[in-house]
Amino acid sequence: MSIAADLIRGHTDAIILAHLIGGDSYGYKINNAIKEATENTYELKEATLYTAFRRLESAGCISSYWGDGDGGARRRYYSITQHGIEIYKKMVDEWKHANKIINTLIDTEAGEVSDK
Amino acid sequence: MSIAADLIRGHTDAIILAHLIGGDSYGYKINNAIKEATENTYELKEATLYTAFRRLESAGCISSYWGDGDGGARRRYYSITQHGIEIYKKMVDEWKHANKIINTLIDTEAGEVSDK
DNA sequence: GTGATATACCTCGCCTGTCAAGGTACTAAC
DNA sequence: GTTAGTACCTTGACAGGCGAGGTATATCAC
Repeated sequence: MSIAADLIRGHTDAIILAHLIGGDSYGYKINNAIKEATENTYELKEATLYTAFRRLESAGCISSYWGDGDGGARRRYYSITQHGIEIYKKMVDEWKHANKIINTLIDTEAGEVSDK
Repeated sequence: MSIAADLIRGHTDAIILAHLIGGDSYGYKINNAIKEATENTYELKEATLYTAFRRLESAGCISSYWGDGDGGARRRYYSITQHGIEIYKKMVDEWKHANKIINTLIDTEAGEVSDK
């Protein structure tokens, strides 16, 4: 089943940056990589993806250049910038923190229910 | 530091339901409990909280009744319904799934960076 | 040649959750 | 009588996600 959009909301940027740290890539490919990595349980919608590229580029986290698609449409490649790498690291830290908080507020309390 | 809102976004309902499983409670108290549980690193904003109550009530996940606050303003108490409990369980499962996906897409890939 | 399919990009406009800002009302203490 | 704490609520704006729609190129089948 697909994952509720709001659960991933706010992580889109980090997911994209994570991919770009592994090397330059382009939208279509990143999207497919995500689908594969999650065994088709999650995919970024195109509109979401391209919106995120705009956002990240105007924030100076990534830069882009046109490449030619071999045997297909032209591709716009994206590179992560130094600034993007720093932002990415912060995002990972924030995610770890948020993760802990949510687990505290959801799982732990669910566990405490049993004695009630 | 406070946690970016969007990272928690979509979990508000689950957090509230988790609290109510432990027994009836009211907005102000739930909010304080969250602050304490997270050692002041996270708090639901009032507007967010009350919006969530409306949402959950109209979805049949909770029901409410007025109680009198001893030594303060009147309180509106909330109870989780049977339906709410089921929804809550689903939310926890979804959270576990989302958690795994995000870790796959963020952390794992970050680990792969080192050889690049 | 034309139609289908795959690759690849993009934009518009709506929806939904968050939240700053503002408000109400009661009680206790000074 | 005014300050502080408890407790609730609404409005309006904002931002991210995404459905729906569109563009362009290349390949293969008919």
